Amino acid sequence: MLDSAGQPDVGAGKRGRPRSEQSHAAVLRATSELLHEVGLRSMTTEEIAARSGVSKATIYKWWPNKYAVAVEAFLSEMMAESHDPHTGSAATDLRIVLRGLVNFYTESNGRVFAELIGEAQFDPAVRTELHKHLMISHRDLVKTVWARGVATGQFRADIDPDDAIDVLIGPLLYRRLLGQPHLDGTAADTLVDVTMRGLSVRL
Amino acid sequence: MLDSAGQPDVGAGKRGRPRSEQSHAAVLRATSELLHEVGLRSMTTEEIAARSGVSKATIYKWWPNKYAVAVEAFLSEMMAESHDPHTGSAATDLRIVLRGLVNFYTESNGRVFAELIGEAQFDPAVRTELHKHLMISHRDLVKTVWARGVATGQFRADIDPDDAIDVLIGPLLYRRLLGQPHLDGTAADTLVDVTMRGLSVRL
Amino acid sequence: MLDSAGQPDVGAGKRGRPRSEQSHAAVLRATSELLHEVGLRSMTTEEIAARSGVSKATIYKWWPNKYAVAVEAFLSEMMAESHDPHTGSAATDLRIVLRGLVNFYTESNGRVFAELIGEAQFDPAVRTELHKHLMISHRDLVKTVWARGVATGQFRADIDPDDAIDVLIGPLLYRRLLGQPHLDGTAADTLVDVTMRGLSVRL
Amino acid sequence: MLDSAGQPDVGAGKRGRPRSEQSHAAVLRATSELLHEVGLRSMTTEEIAARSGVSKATIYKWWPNKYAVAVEAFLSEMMAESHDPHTGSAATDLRIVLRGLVNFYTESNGRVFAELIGEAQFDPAVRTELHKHLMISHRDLVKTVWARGVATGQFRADIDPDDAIDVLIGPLLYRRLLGQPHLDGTAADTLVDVTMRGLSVRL
DNA sequence: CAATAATCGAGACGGTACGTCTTGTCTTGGC
DNA sequence: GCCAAGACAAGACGTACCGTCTCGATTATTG
Repeated sequence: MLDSAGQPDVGAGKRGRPRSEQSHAAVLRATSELLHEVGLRSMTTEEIAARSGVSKATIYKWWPNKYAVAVEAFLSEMMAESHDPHTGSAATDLRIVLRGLVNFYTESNGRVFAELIGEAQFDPAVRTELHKHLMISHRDLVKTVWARGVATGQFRADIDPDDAIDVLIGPLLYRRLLGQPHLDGTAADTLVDVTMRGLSVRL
Repeated sequence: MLDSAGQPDVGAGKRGRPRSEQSHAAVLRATSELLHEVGLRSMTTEEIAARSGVSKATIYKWWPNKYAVAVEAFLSEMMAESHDPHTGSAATDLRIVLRGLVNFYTESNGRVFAELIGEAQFDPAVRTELHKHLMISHRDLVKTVWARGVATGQFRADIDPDDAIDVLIGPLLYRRLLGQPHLDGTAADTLVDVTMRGLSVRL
Repeated sequence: MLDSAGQPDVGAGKRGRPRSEQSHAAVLRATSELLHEVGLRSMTTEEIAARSGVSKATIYKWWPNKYAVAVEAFLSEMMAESHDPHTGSAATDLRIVLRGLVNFYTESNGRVFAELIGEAQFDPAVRTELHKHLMISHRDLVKTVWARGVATGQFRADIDPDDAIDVLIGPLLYRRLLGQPHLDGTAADTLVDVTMRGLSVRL
Repeated sequence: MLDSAGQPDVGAGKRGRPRSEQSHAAVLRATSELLHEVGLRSMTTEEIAARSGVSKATIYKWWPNKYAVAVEAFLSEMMAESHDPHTGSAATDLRIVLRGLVNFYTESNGRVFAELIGEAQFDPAVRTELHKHLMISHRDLVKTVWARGVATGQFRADIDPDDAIDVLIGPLLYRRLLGQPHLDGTAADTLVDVTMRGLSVRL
């Protein structure tokens, strides 16, 4: 018989009670709320359990600690990605895309994001996950626009795209994480502009 | 932090037993060791007390928590600052100075530094102290060289020096805190070079 | 015994798959082993399930908790009962029978037995089961011999047999459960002897 | 005024904050209450902490687990001991003293006592403590009366006092721990009477 | 030199989160 | 319908660290 759900899988039956997707989702939702309400550090596993109605044991069964839960919760909440604007001018596209990133860093999400980066300095797993699932998608977006600019001759072709991205995103993140003058849209535009033009006097 | 230079024998002296400079120093020394051995997070106040021979109560009398101790210990240990090289070429100077920063970020100190930045995402006091005593001195060094380059016509005069510094330091720190391809001297040189020349094709 | 391992195709009786006698036996066997290896308290339901290959759900379907399983496992293992010796002298018979009990209390089984009595102080069901299936058979054995001694005029006829048994068994069990000088065969003989003769000086 | 320096103390000064007798007492009091309200097994360390206002950490600092606390709480509450009645007749004294024990086993305390004995079957420390502090004082009381009876010629001189005590107390405790017909004063009197007279027919 | 005051080392304490463990129930799919 | 596998809720366990709080012992200034 066929399963109406049309599972494309191997069908080699999994035995035992399947993992409750409901619990899984409830944990992520509760964690997301707590991340915004009290922050990464003050959020406790106990509270996640209480609010989600999922037992602590179950949480620890699927995640090694609250930081892993936080990363997954944060990422799963961010499926609304900014997309490539395609205005015709690669420079304009770049500015729009980077503005999008700045918004992301700055919003309510931004605090959580900063805290996760903070935690990543202590926990390699957080660092890896964050990089793999978040930074890479951010970078890929910039990379696409960058490639277009190179193709149209607007951006320099002799630069490693990864380096280009580092010099574009780096200053923005630096301001976000350590800057005393806080990051906003205008500041971001200025920084991007400076980076595009370069610091040296043109010969 | 208070100005501790004016400590002894000022006329209207304080009554009671004076603060033990010996204890103060012992705490900082022990903290420094622990920072390198086990890291900021795993280091406990209790262990600082045990190792320094100073009681916990005394530590809490002079610092609000272990992070404050860590910041002071870290800063007090870093008196060996890189200085302005003055080679004649501002571009070369800049490269040398930034290499010095990268070394700092990368060394044994670098891990502690990264952890402190991580902690700063949760604790505003750490952020403030770090900025005030560390970032500013780093930035000032770059700023001096930058000003010289502007004066000699090598660097653009129409850029806010703070912005210039952000775009120079930002990518380096970004690589250090989040980069999967780790930061080293060569990578730093490349990034600085890209930043100096700019991303746009010059007309 | 019936061959219950045979195919369940008899048709008569209940619908559905019948209870697996094999599982039943496996649970008791595994429990018995665990009782001796780790003791009543440290033995877990999970471990019984794992070792017997019977699922926890099945165990809980047939027994209310691990203590009930333990009682049944313990009792089912003890079919090798001491029997009435019938030497001719009731006094000798009594001594032999009580020695048998002491051996039982003292052997490897003895620890499990003591733990079950311990558990009985918390769980009335354990107490009841233990009493019904174990203590009564022990007492019955003594009672038979006692009756013979009364009939032959060796033992006092004016004593309630149950009281007689209490004063005979009580001291032995007391030593087993709480005595610092541990119970052994010689000690048992002495206690029985004292009880038989009485504590008062004979008039 | 007294010279504070002239303390006639033990000298070896205790350093640090002294143990809080108040906390100690509060823990024992709360534990006592809980023992009577919910029993040994259902009582939790957490609840002791909550009710006494003493933190769990402090409890675990001074006792290895809740059973140790329970033993101490139980014992400390029982300083009101039954005393030697000294009526003139050793037999009467014995009966009174044993009645006292039976009352103890039977009262509200009795359930806790039985549970502690139950627990002692699993935990050697409980067994030792119970024996050392409770059983011995019980036995000593009986032993005193016994010695008097021997001296006055009422009780047999050729019996080891410890054996005598075992055969007197054993049956009572046996009834308490396992007897289906529960222990009461009359039953106790009967058992003692039987033990005193002995089971054998006197020649 | 005595009184006053603030400091110090030691370590007990309340609070709170941690991550683990066990119990007994529930949910799959296979037989 | 029975069962093995195994996920799940509930909640106690004992540990760890934090920051506060006694103690009694020092060590200065001040009268």
